[in-house]
Amino acid sequence: MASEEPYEPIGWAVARLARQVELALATVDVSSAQYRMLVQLARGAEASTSLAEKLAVSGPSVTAVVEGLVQRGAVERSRSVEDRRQISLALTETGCALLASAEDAVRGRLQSIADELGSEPLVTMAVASLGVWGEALDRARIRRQALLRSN
Amino acid sequence: MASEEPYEPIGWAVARLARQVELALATVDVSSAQYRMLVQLARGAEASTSLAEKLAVSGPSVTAVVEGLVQRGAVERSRSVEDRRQISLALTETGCALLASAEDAVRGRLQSIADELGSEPLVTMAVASLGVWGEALDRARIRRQALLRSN
DNA sequence: TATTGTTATACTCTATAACTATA
DNA sequence: TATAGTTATAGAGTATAACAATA
Repeated sequence: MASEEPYEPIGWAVARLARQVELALATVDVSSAQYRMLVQLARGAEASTSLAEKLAVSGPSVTAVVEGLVQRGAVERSRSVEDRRQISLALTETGCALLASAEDAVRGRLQSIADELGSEPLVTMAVASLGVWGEALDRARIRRQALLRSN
Repeated sequence: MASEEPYEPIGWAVARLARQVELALATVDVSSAQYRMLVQLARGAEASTSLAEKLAVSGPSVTAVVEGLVQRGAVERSRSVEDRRQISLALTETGCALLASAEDAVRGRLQSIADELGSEPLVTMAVASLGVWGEALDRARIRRQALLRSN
């Protein structure tokens, strides 16, 4: 499929796709880091440490990204009553709406790129493959987490 | 495929994959932006404006990223003789070696994530789909460029 | 005048190290 | 002591606006 290409690195498509996602998100004034945080929080409220592990970033990074979202009214902080060190982070209604518009922007951009493939089955396969990669990422994270705990 | 998932945004996998690529690249001290630049330059020397268009970033971003690579000896600048405003940017041997090690790191990480899928045909499909997306990105960029020129 | 590339400047994301509060 | 989260600080990528050199 890529036999006539001079160079076909496996990460090339990922790196460029990520840039396109970044550009799409910029149209609704959301960064990639904010987008990842919004999606994760949409799956349920969580504490900072847990988010850092799931998003594969440092604790201070979580603080910085969350702070921006809190100031926009997209995320709410609330101290846990059992363990007063923990702070639960949750999406607000504003945050849900922001995520929805971000998702629209990303979906539109990725779909229009995929549509360039012309062949409808190929387009469907390409879009579906992202779901497959998502599944692989979930499993890889779970395995990583298990390894950490066994050490 | 994702029917039991509470939320399955299309850009979610791209955003997380990009973070994994970023982490893989960090092991060889290369940033995502540097990686994109190295791959593009591996396909042939180019001028700054052309790179900015192909990588979908601003002119000053190209300058900044190239500057880091020049200081590492990975890229060489040379003024064009015909049009003395233009500066040709080319990969050095050091740059080729750096790209090769970056590519190894990314390939290893993505392969180990894909391997979590278990089923060999599924793994092969997932990896191949990245090539398909690469093709779609190429076509989308060409169309975008054509639109700009017709305006 | 238009184009090529850089400089000036500012903002965000990222990390590590050090700190506070709580357990 | 150990853990959760933040603050302090620094480095990189990104952008826009303004500039220099060349066409």
